[in-house]
Amino acid sequence: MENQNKRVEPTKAELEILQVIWEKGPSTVRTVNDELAKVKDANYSTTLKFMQIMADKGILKRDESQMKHVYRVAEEEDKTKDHLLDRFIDTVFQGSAGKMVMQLLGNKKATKDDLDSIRKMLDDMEK
Amino acid sequence: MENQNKRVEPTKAELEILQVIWEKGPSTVRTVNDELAKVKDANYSTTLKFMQIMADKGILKRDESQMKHVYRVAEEEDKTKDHLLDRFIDTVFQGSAGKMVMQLLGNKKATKDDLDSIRKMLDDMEK
DNA sequence: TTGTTCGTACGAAAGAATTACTAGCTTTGA
DNA sequence: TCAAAGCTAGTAATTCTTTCGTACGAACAA
Repeated sequence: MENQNKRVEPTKAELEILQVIWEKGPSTVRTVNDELAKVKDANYSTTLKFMQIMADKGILKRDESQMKHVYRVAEEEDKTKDHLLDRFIDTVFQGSAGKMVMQLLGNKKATKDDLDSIRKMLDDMEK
Repeated sequence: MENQNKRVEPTKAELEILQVIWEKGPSTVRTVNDELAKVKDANYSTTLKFMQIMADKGILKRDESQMKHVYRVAEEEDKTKDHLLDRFIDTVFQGSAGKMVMQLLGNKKATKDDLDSIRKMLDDMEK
């Protein structure tokens, strides 16, 4: 049953699944579960349940034409990440992206490569 | 009763409270609740409960010498934010701070001021 | 064809997080 | 001094999240 009248907000566990689908593209439960199993203790039934819930929430859409249902994201990866980033910046950095980056740069969290690409990105934007 | 043997990981509601204490410094429940009330529907009893839980978790410490207990953070603001940032980057951007900033810059989320201060920060770091 | 494997659906329960009521003690002001 | 107001603690209901067992149909191989 569709239940698309509430917030999107994927939970922690749902995010793990999204990660896989973002990387692999539309996938079956089996694929996602195998992938998760590489990283943590994953139970097929649990993964299935989550994906069903996510489909119900509208986070995922699924193709049921085959026996092995194929799930894909309902919203573009970038858009979802924007949302998440937004929320995060709101909750932790009072809505200031600048503050967040400060924090990031201020504490050796970013690698040299990160810094370089950030600078390049900034340069590109100036044009 | 202290219960400092688990994860820290403040929840969403706890984070709202942390925000207030970060900004105002050590505070009573009353202060925090009043502050929250400016932004959302806040119930004193609920706020109290959360702060008690946070003290129990070890996220906050409290001075009980007065009737109006004063709560303060148990860990430096920066350190906590580093943690949160870390987790967030892990969950959403596969651990790459660079990717996150890309996303940020790529989507008009950052203001002109943000960009300027980021660049300045980068410049400072080069030295 | 028939048993094994693989897939979905359903259901339930354990765990967290959120919310709020109430009791009972302390402070304060009339 | 006594009632009103403020504060903490304890309890509990509720909702959200996570986890997994079981049933049952479909595919497949011997």
